[in-house]
Amino acid sequence: MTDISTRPASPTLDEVAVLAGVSRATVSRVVNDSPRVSPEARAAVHSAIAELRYVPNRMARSLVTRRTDTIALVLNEPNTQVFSDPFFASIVRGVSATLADTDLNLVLLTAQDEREQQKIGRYARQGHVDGVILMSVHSNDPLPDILADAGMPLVMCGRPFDDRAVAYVDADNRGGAEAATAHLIATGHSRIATITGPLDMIAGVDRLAGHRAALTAAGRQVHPELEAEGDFTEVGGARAMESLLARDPELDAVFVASDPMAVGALRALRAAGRRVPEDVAVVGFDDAAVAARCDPPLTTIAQPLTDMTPLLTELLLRQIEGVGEPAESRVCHTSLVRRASA
Amino acid sequence: MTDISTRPASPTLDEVAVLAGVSRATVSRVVNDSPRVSPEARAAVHSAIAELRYVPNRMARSLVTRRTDTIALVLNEPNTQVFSDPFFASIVRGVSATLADTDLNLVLLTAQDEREQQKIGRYARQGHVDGVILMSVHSNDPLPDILADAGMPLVMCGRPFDDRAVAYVDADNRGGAEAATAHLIATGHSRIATITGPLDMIAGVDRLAGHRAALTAAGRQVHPELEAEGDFTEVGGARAMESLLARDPELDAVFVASDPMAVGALRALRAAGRRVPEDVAVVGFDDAAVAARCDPPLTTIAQPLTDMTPLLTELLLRQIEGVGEPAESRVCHTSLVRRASA
DNA sequence: GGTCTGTGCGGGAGCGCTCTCACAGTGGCA
DNA sequence: TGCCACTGTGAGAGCGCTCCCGCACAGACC
Repeated sequence: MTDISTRPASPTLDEVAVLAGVSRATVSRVVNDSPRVSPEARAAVHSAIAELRYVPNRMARSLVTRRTDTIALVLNEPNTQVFSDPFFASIVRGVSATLADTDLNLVLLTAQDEREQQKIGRYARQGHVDGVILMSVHSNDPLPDILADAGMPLVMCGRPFDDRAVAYVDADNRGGAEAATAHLIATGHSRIATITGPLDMIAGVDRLAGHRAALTAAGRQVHPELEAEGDFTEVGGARAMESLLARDPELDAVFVASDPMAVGALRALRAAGRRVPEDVAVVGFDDAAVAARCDPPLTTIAQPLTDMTPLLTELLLRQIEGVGEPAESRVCHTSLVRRASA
Repeated sequence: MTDISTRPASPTLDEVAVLAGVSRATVSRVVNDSPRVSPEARAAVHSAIAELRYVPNRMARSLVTRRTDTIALVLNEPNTQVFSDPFFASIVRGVSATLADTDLNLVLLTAQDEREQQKIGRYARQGHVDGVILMSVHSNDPLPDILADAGMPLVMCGRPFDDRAVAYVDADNRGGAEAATAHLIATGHSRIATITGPLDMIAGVDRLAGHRAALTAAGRQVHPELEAEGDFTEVGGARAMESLLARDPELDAVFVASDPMAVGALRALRAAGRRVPEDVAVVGFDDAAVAARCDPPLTTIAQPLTDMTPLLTELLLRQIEGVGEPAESRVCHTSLVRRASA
């Protein structure tokens, strides 16, 4: 079979070496910035590279170095709505910016279902990436196990469900939620509801726990009918708010476990004729950009994303470099941002 | 230097071959589903693979096959807001679903600025991917040229600015916009404004052209003061609407070049005390999920995303397989979806 | 019995790179 | 002058895989 390919065969190290009149080893040294090369040889190699438009073949290099200089950020999310959550965009942007100055590449991988998670697991195990940052993990996801079993460097954004020894970076969800509800209590509200995140996600669970802890600490009762589960989307938040209102029309405050859901809740409250904050006070969680510009501006819990994203990459790189060191984790402080809604 | 790595060395083809009592070649045949293997040998290899938990090293394979079985979807977008546009989520989800049944992997690459585009260009040229789908191209982006020059199989989502020979899939933006404004004319509106997309993007340019064409076809004048440039975001849409209202308080209709912007425009109109559609009729573009649930439900132009995403991958795969064939392109029809806003 | 086709399998080269090692050349120092 | 470091360089092995080629053997056919 003759090769009728019209795609230009890319030049190899050898061709560069021949053109520059040096050995392959020297070209390799120049490409990898080794100091032990004479200025003349370096110049000759550089001009040969330019002339041939040489680009190193990463597959060949990776085969010997066992490194791809690529890390994966996995968005593990069946719900398309959530995919456009500003929280994700911020993390992606932050990690990407952190890596911009390095020669590391970032690839995003998305999984809608378990099958796609398996596929991503295979992709990682086949050696395409040096490490993985895992976002939006649900309780039954197989991916953390697949990756951990394969010995793949891994950092989770959000702590794992069980107390496994995996590195993670998380916001203090429990503390933040506690502060939110404590604020609602301190400002004199008596019937405080909550719209939780999905309870198969640790952020959902922890924020609910914080809310309950604040109630308990203040000597209040925890009322199950004042808790509605949302899904971190605006639509889900609106739906949960309607359901809470139906169950207890007298409620006078609500802690909503994410800003997109809070926007939905605000909409539902307006539709139900409630004024915010006069009739019902609302506190969100995230301090997303939307929080400042919704009506009324949303009191919310700020997640320290500017701390979290560099940490995420730092912990991962440390694992990739210092193989065998124990995985480290970090929890970042949250803070209450007071605006008009509560 | 002794290797103190604790990461388990992954087993190789050779080890599988030894354990199964066959040659490397036979293991390779089994792994690649070649029919010329006896059932006994196949079974032996399979059990050896299972026992060793063997995963083929893709770098080694790619080195010889010149294939990575990975394609990249590049989101080329400086504006983080736009990153959470539902349109992107739909494309990503669609392409991902199309590839789910194949053994092709999909990676998402994002570029916020030109430097990151260069980095992506390098990533692609180094041989990490077999082909690229490029989204959200702005007029000065260097990436299309970098990729095309490197002979990388490429399909653009949205036609290119110049009439270069690059494959693309696009919606009929001009026709859709024309239909939108024609609808506004037909329903008796006289002062029809438009909020355009970014005019450094072809979708922005084409939709504006369609709007103007509809006005001209109806014998109307094109008024520059009734055109405001948005950025495809909700915030940008609201801002553009305010500016239009300030310039011409009497306007009675507006064609908004994307649904997120239309949501912003709706908000601005409400804030300005205008009723929709009684005072001002609004038509959007996209038929995003949000269009059906905003208040009032949005009349909009549907993009045939379910046609477009399979086409995107199909055209790319055809380029990857049939090297040297001329690049093919497609334009998909749009349709008016009538709801309450116009 | 001899030749031929077909099937299953293994040997071995080679994909493009890195990296160890050896070697020639230079200069410093006793 | 002799010895030792040190520096720049090249030869060559080898990373894990695929794939071409050739061999052994089985069965079909003259």
